[in-house]
Amino acid sequence: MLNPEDPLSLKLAAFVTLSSAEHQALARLRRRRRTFAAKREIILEGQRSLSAFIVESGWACSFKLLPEGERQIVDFHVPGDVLGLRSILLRRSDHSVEAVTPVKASEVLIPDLLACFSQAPRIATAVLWAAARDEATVVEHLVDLGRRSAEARVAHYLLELGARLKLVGKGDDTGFGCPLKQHYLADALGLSPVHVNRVLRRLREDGLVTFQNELVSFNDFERLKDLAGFIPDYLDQDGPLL
Amino acid sequence: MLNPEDPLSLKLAAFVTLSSAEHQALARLRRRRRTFAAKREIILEGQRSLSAFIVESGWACSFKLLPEGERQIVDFHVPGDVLGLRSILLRRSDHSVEAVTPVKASEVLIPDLLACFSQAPRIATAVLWAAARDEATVVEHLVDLGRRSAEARVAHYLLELGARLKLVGKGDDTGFGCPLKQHYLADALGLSPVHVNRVLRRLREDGLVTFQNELVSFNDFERLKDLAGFIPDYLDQDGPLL
DNA sequence: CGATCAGTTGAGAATGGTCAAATTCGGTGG
DNA sequence: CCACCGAATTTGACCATTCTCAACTGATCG
Repeated sequence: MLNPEDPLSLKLAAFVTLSSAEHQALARLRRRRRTFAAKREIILEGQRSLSAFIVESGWACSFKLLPEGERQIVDFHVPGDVLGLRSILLRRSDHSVEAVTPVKASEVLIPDLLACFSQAPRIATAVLWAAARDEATVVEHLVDLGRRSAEARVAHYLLELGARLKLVGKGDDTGFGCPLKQHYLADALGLSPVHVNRVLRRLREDGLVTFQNELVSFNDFERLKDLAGFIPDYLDQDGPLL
Repeated sequence: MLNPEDPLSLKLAAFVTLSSAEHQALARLRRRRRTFAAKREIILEGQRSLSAFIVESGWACSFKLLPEGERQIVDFHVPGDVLGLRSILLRRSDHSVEAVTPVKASEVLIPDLLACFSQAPRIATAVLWAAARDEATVVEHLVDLGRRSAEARVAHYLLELGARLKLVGKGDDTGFGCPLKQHYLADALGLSPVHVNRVLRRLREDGLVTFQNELVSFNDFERLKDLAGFIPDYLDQDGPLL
């Protein structure tokens, strides 16, 4: 039942063991496929939101723009992530989302999503659980920006991306595929692209991690975790809860 | 039915018009009163969470500690806020919460909370709405840390606190009561206490805002908003939705 | 073979941090 | 009432991290 063509089921399986009826309910949400070219907007800040999106393939990022044009990336989104949940309740999106790479996503009309949740409450719970974990990663990101030096910040962020991807089978302790350019990292970490470049060079020269050719390689996982103060409790998950 | 003794109902009233049965359901959640002295921990990071808390009076803050002892405050919590919702799903709290001033709070056992939600689904929706708004403020806070200068950061944060308190009737465009010490602001804004002090002095000398005697006074609201790039869309709420 | 975009490197400037020393202020005990 | 204590705030001097600007390299793609 589980296959990499259905990354959302794959992710939720960490939380609930889905019945075949539940698998079918999820499958019904995935009928309206859309594709977005790299750099295309998927959700616009301020937009009245009528649908959510399930990322099927590719990476996206959510961000806010400041009046003077700087941007702050709030999070990156990978296959299995659900976009636009918060704006269902707030009625309009408080941030924008754009495709980093070409993205395939399922567009889910809000009424269809709510119908799915009421027919299959365990799916609702599992999706809320995923949203809670996403929120925990945003909080950790906040700590990155507020209290970590540029080096620890970069190191911590790469470790966290790695840990998140590991959970969906797209990476391990040696590294992960990563389509991000340095300027995306800069916008996520509140640093200038130039400084990100210098920090990456230092981390590379110290034999800790390399960020090259769309590939992040952890060369000394332990020392890197140490430098970053990485304690991934907030991502831990001991297996299905329901 | 609405009275300042029940700040949660007051807040949720912005989202739903509560029936008297719903008021009673909420009242049943508020029977187990607890008090916390200033600086006492209310929730401990890593703690297996068995209950949530509704803040009845006083201010609290949620934060994370780094290995070297620095701390990053994630958010301040005022009467009407619900603490510990996320850890219901994650099973253990990913952050600590401590009382800033003496706090009175209602402890709500998770099963009681879930029972309330299933008996009164509109309350569940309204609480989720409040949680979504809290999350939006954390995101805005992330932007503060990532992309705003110290001055804009302090200005923006004070404006945001003011806007949040205005929504629950505890402030207006001229200012608000604020029990925070400068070092709390520093831990929230990722700045050193010394620098917070200097920035507050500059803002005061420029006639923009004063932060003294537990009182924040906006002396030039328009110019302050301009300096901060403050656009409070994410907090706007046009009246009851349900 | 330009053109463009990502990545690199250097030099100098700026923002914000650290350390240390007052000063103020609200209690508290005498 | 007054002296004293500790916590919070304020200020100065100096330092470090990170930014900005600018130039240059290298790859990719029509």
